[in-house]
Amino acid sequence: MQRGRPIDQLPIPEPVARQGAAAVRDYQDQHRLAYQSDAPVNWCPALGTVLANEEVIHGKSERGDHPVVRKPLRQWMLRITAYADRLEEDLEQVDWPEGIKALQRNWIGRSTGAEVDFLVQEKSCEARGARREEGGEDVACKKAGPAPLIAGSTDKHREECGSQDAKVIRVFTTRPDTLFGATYMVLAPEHPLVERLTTTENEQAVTAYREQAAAKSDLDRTDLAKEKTGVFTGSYAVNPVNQEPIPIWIADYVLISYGTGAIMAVPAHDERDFEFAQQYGIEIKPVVEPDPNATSEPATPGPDAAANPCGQAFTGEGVAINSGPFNGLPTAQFKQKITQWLETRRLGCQAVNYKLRDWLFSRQRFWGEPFPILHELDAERRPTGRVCALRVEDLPLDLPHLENFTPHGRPEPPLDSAPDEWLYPVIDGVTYKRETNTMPQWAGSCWYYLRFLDPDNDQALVDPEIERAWMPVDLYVGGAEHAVLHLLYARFWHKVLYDRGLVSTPEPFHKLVNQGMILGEDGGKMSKSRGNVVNPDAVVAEYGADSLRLYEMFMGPLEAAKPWSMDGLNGLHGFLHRVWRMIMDEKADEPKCHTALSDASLTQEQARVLHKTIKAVTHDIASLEFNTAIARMMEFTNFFTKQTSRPREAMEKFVLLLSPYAPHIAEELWQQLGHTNTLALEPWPEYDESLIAEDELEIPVQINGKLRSKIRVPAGADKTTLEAAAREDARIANLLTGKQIVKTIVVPGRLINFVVKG
RNA sequence: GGGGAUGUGGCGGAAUUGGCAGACGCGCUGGAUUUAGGAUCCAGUUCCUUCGGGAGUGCAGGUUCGACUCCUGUCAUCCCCA
Repeated sequence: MQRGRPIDQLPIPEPVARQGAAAVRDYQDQHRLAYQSDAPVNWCPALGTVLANEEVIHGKSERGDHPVVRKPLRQWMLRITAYADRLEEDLEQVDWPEGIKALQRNWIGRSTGAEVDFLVQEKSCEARGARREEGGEDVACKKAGPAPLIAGSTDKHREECGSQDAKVIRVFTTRPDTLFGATYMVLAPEHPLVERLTTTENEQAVTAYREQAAAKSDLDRTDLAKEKTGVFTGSYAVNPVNQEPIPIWIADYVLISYGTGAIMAVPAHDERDFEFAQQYGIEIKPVVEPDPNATSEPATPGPDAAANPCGQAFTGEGVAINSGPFNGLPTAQFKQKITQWLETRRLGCQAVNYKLRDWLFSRQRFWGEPFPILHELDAERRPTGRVCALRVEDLPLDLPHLENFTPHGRPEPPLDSAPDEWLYPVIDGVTYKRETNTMPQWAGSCWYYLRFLDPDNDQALVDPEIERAWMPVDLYVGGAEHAVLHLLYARFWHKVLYDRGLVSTPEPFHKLVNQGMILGEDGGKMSKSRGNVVNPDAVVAEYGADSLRLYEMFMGPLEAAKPWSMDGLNGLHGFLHRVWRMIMDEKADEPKCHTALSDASLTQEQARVLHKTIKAVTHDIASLEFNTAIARMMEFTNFFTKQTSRPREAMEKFVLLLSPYAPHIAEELWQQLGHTNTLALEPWPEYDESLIAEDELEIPVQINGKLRSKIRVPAGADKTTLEAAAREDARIANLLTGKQIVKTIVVPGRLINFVVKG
């Protein structure tokens, strides 16, 4: 299937086409990658903007930790959910830390199960049905509308079942096998059907509860809240499998933003439902018992869970009971069977649900890319509802000059006060108003890595040839805090560009490494409130950029969180001084090389040290083990500082090794060594393995695994030679006398171990 | 509650992936040099010790000639997600 195509190339299904142009436009709108929505959004008054789900942590803004409230506002959304499956599947193609992959999978939150329609008992929905008008329906419609560009059974089911009406409550469940145990239903307080389902005598309680719920954050409403609350609407639904009437409640532990905003509650097999049912005295009917034949679950012996209703919910898989004709079926089979059963009766279907929501893409800030979008106005300057994109020849669209663009805490974007000549362009005699929302900070980071390849290109995003040559990004070093923000957004955009043939790879970043956080000297996160912040500018001013850079790489493994230490920094600063003194004569008045520098060729030992260092640093830089690479260079410096003759060849190669770690001092030393060109253009030093080999080795000798002596042997000594040499060692010979040698382990080049008895 | 990560000297950390635990750096101790040292150089620095040795990589077991490394259990800390 072709994906990511322009909207006018979207195939229109025959039934939609038959309904006329308006229906076609609706259908297209439901499939657009970018669309407007009036759903409640995360409004942050302190930041004066709305935020994406990913930017809200525990009900506070990710930036600045300000309160966030739910508020209905017209906003632009990007349909990232259309890419949910591919964003999950393609994680297999990239070399990323498992933790980050897990975070993304988790955030996408794919779960498979079934959608089931519960009919509302007739007299229930007549209760207030007449009072109900069409308003508010659009939210549900958009949510329930078919996901674009993905053809799934869900869509088919939805088309067959038609849009939601007052007689049907649709739920999503991952456990359709527990349908017989559904003893009540719960709608999210915001669910559009609530008003129609509430009977007159319950109206007051429901209204009060809805107001109360609106004030709570999602976090307060879910698992952290130990006490479950809810109110009965007065209406009943019919359980499709056994025709039993079940009460319909509203409760804030059900979120409108997940699934269909309604659940069937199975208290015997879901912890939250169980708690709720206990609280309100609702029937708890077990329909699954642990498989008695299952050997894999010795930890939970059946009786307590199987015989509940008063113990706790049994959430595991098992065998069906109390489920009519399905009794005895194992959970997995039951799920399949019941889903088929529902499908043939048009009561439900297999469905996939995601935790991932579409990406709220507009912000009410000045500093953000403006949307290249125009809203058509009529003669009275009222919006006609027609929205179109800026013509390609009118791009790029720049921000206008504004005297005052600071956030004012109201939802009107600052661009609303832009000068008329910017705000109301006239094109072909028609007046438009520009979109005044701006893009979020993430927009730029979704494609900068592509633009950086070809930044001066004024004809295209990036030259295709250049793109093919460089992409994907081989190594991306960044913080884990971007796991479900930048790294998910950028992958999404990249896939859209890939689908349109604008980039050549489905994934943008091949290898990802998360550098660890530098903690304060007290071992805690650096923060102003803790007063443990180290300002790199001050460090650079006092110690220089080389020292800072070198120290950060020396502190420990790249991925690990490490506490800052001023003493440690000072140590690396000292190392750079020692490097300088190894090569330069510090006592001289004019900069001049150390008198120990010579044009002599390297001694065997010097050559061994040099080539060992080249080998180690080369290896460690490739595996990003900078700390050990620096340790090896320190050993080199310690060795050569003691040499009265320091061949220039060794010094020059060393400076090249040092240059990626301390580029400034390395460049300076390179010139002091007599070069006029930058060392950046020099080839990386190569090592000669044959020069590294020692000709004599020190081998540990153990008795019963304990180190007792060491012997010096020629490098290539074989087992027999080694064992003989070990036995000859005075100490070992002494310890072996009178003992029976049970076994002798000789690892050439490594060790000798005598296992003795007596 | 679920997921992930990490536990090694006074401190940051190293250990060729099962083979001399503590590389390298900091700090500390002693010495040299110096008018001076928060500079430089040299030596020492895991702990205990009756100076023979003994113990030791969060804790308890296990596998192995041999375990920081592998296995089982357990504790602790940190980070995500609920």
